[in-house]
Amino acid sequence: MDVLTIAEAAQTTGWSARMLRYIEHSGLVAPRRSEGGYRLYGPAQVERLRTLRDLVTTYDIGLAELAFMARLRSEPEAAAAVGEWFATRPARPEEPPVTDWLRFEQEKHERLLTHTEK
Amino acid sequence: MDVLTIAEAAQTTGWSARMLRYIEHSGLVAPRRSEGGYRLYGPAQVERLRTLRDLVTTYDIGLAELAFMARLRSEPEAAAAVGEWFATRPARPEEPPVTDWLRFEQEKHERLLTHTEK
DNA sequence: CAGACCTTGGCACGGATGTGTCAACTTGCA
DNA sequence: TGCAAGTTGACACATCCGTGCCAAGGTCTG
Repeated sequence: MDVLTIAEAAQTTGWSARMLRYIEHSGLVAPRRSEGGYRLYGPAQVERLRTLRDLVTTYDIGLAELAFMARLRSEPEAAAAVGEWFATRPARPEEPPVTDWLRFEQEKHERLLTHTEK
Repeated sequence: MDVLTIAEAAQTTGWSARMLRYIEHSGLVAPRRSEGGYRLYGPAQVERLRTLRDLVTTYDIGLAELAFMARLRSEPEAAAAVGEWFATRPARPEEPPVTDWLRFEQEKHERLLTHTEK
């Protein structure tokens, strides 16, 4: 029974069934379907829905923004263009040399890596 | 005379003055100000506005989405969380190998982030 | 100093987001 | 076979996004 129906998935993830459908609609988490068309959420999707909830609530990020990120992931060209735009800083003379574009959490990783082992 | 007033900047960038204010409001391109409070757009800002226009029109990206990207750039923690979410794949077997798009995250590192503390 | 231009603030408006709810119908299971 | 539970589709609504436009009042410059 690790295949949940929409109501069950809603229950354990904190979303409403309505939102689960909406989330699927926006392409963020899509469940499998039964023969008859019922949505079947597996453990992976459930986990994904939970983390999505955390992400959205703790950082106050909209589903639309995440959908946009997803889009960038599937459109490298657009992603590159965006990255370029941000990398090209306002041309302030004495600014540090454009730290290789969108690697946001880099510093964090470096810090982590200095004392963590995989 | 490479310091333009808002109407002039609007003229050469293709935006309307109204939108220039809006763009500033959303934190994407902010001009200097004169003593009296007039917006003064330098060549850098103008260029930025032009490329912004290209970006927005050719890829049909909203200013809000770009503002979101900007936010991620200034909030590494949120960026890391988002990156992690996307890096953690839906565990669907038949998905294409996520073309290492923007190197938002590296699969090797995400595991670390999952359970490490600052 | 006058008139052109700018500033902020607000009203308006169509379209998108995020959510709920109801209706009409189809599936799944005891 | 019946009824609980799922499905899609649509209506509703508050709030944002992207824009335009207008008003009341400062700023700039010939």
